[in-house]
Amino acid sequence: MEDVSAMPGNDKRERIIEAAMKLFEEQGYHGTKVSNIVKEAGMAQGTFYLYFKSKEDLFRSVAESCLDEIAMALAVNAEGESVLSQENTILYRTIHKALTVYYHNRMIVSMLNRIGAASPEIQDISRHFYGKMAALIQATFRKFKAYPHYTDQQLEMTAYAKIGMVEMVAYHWFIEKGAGLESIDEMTKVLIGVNINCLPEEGASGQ
Amino acid sequence: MEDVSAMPGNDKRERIIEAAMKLFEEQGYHGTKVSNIVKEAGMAQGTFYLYFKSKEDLFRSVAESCLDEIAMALAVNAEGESVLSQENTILYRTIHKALTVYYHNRMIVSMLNRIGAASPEIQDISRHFYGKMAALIQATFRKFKAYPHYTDQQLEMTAYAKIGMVEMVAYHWFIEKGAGLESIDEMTKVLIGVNINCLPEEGASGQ
Amino acid sequence: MEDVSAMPGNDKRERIIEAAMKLFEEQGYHGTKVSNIVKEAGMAQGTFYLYFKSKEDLFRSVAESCLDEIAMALAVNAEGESVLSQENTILYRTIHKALTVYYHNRMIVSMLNRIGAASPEIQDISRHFYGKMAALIQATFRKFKAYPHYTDQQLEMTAYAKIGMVEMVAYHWFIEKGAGLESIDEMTKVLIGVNINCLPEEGASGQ
Amino acid sequence: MEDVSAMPGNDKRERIIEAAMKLFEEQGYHGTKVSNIVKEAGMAQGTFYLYFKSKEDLFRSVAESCLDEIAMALAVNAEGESVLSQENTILYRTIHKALTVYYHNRMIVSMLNRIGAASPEIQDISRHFYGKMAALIQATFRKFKAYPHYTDQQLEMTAYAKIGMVEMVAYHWFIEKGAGLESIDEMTKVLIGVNINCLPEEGASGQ
DNA sequence: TATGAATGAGTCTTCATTCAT
DNA sequence: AATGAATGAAGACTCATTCAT
Repeated sequence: MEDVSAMPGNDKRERIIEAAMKLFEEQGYHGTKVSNIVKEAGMAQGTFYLYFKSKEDLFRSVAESCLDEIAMALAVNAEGESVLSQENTILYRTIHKALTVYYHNRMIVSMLNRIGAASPEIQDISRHFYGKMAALIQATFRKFKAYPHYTDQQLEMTAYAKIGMVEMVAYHWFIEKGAGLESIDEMTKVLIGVNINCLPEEGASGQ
Repeated sequence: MEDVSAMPGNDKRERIIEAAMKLFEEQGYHGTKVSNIVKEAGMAQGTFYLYFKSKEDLFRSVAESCLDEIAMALAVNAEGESVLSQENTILYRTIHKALTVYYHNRMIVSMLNRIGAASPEIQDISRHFYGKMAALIQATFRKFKAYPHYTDQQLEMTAYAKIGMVEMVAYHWFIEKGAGLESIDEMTKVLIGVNINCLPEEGASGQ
Repeated sequence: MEDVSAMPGNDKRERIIEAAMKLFEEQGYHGTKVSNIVKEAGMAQGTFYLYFKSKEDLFRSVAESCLDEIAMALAVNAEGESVLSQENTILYRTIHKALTVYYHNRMIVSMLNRIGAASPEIQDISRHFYGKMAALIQATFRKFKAYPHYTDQQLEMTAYAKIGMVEMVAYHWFIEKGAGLESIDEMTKVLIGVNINCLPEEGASGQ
Repeated sequence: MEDVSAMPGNDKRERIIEAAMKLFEEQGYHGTKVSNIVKEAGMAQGTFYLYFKSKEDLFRSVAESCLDEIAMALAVNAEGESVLSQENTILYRTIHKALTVYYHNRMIVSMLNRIGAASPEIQDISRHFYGKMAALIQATFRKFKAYPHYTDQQLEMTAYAKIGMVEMVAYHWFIEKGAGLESIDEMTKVLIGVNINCLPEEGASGQ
């Protein structure tokens, strides 16, 4: 009878999600009341429960689908060409992609870190996400034979280190400073150079 | 500042803080009820409010003093000898120290990131802490002329990247895997090598 | 009063009643939600309100018609032949009939007692039903000159006692133990003998 | 410091129970809101939960203790002298005692029948109570060799019949008509005679 | 007539905080 | 200083009922 975008329900569901993401980000998981979400979304309290079983269900459903998207986006990237025309190419591409994805999903990722993880009810989402990401990164390392002499544990640590690095910078620039996509190139370069460019003048260049 | 041990009620104050740190870590900020804290501390509910204005006040006071300690510990380290007997020495020492401090304060740091930060009421503590840490790290960089050609912004990004790197690894090993101090050496080495050792076998120059 | 089967929507009305009786019995009045009733009946929520003003209206209408039927069934019995071919005949017949009717209406009677009566909104139905039944029984007593020297109040008490006796046994056997029609003969005999057969062996005169 | 009746807490607990019994009786279990109970008891909503885990907990605790008392009271009676100076003596005593107990506990028993049993959450209390009572009565029958030739099932039926008889009469006189203890003698006599005195004039006496 | 999405008043329960003792 | 009973505001969730289509 009508086009899809006007389908009853789907529209409301979207509006709830949008409102929730906004409020979760601003006020945290516990700070956001269902009553605020529905007010923001312009509907009655009861309507919320037509689309979500509970407040936690809303969070889980938003977070999970979003994080899956992120993991997929990065996974696709890892499939890219394997020839290293130049040292650091994979690293560059991966970090760049990660930052871009983070940017586009900055709300949920920030939420996950700062809000989701805070609530024991929801911790499993965070744990699962990081596990998946770390595994993905390790796989990429192995595929391209990066860190050739590392043990599994060292590789795992490295993976988590990368995630932490990217996430912290992304959070502070995208969320707290409100930077946009235009900063990504510079961020990527810096993140690649983090441990490389650290030597004082005289011993500079490539380490 | 005062003879703490002689103050009659300070014992209680300490007991509250201890109980709170234990419970905050286990159950999160919102999951921890004042009633649980006082039960754990072995005193009456009303007693809590003789020592703290509110639950938030307790958290702030615990977090702030704790984070100041951390910052101080790291600052002292940065003051250490300036001669680089070997490339990466400052980096090594700093990261090692940071991990040690993190380990000893893993409760509060973890809380701050994963619990505290989730609550807008408390976000300023987190923001302030990271700002302080980043500034400290940047100062160290400048002092030792690391990253010589970097702009201020690049230096700041690098500082945040280091924090994120260390924190993420520390969280996953100390908190989630329950690792102890014995892991710190290995963690430090890996964290230093994050961007350096990544090259595939044939081109492995920098290790 | 009307040609029910030809009324287009009456089918739906019947389906609602059937579904409601099933669910009321299983889950009680408050435990049964309108949403469950319509799901069970296979129609939309709104349809319910085309046939019944409210949930209470549904219950009243179901209960009243059902109880009237019961009262009528028993009344007809009371009109039966007046010759007592044998002592206890009327009593036997009445109780037997009552149990049979109870069995066929066990859902609604049980509901009325144990579910309906719990809700003040519905108490009047119960009160009215018991009043009617008691009056009927008293009339029968008088007709057959049973309890010849009793005052009106004693007769009334006796009537209620009979009702309670029959109902309690019927409830426990038909509803809780799931007994069927085959138990009715035995139940009737026992109910007749309740106060008669109680004497110990040696003094057993009246059996 | 003070006499028991003024002990903090116990007083409040009592007040809650009193208020609850009054309201449960008037408005049913579902009709009675916790907010009404505390208003009636003159305290804040939160106070309720210092004394009872939930509304259901309140009902269970009131009902269980009350029903235990009843069962005990009747059990004690069953222990009485075993010599039957006269036919029907035990029966008379038992019914008389049952009615007295019922009268003193008329609120809770009525509640159990009309309210408690209506809520599936609470049905087990009712079932357990009736089971206990029936067992008790059967034991008494056996002890005094009443109904000598009955099978177990017939004895069980008889027990339930007695309960139903007593309860129904008690409910209608004590609760609905507001009769008092003065009616108990008459009620007892009638209840004993229910199946005995039914014969028409000419074939009367004790059969 | 039929639908089922939408409503919103109403319920139980929690918990940080207060206060009389 | 210490207690712990009392408070009451606030929140998540339910469900009978309505109404636009």
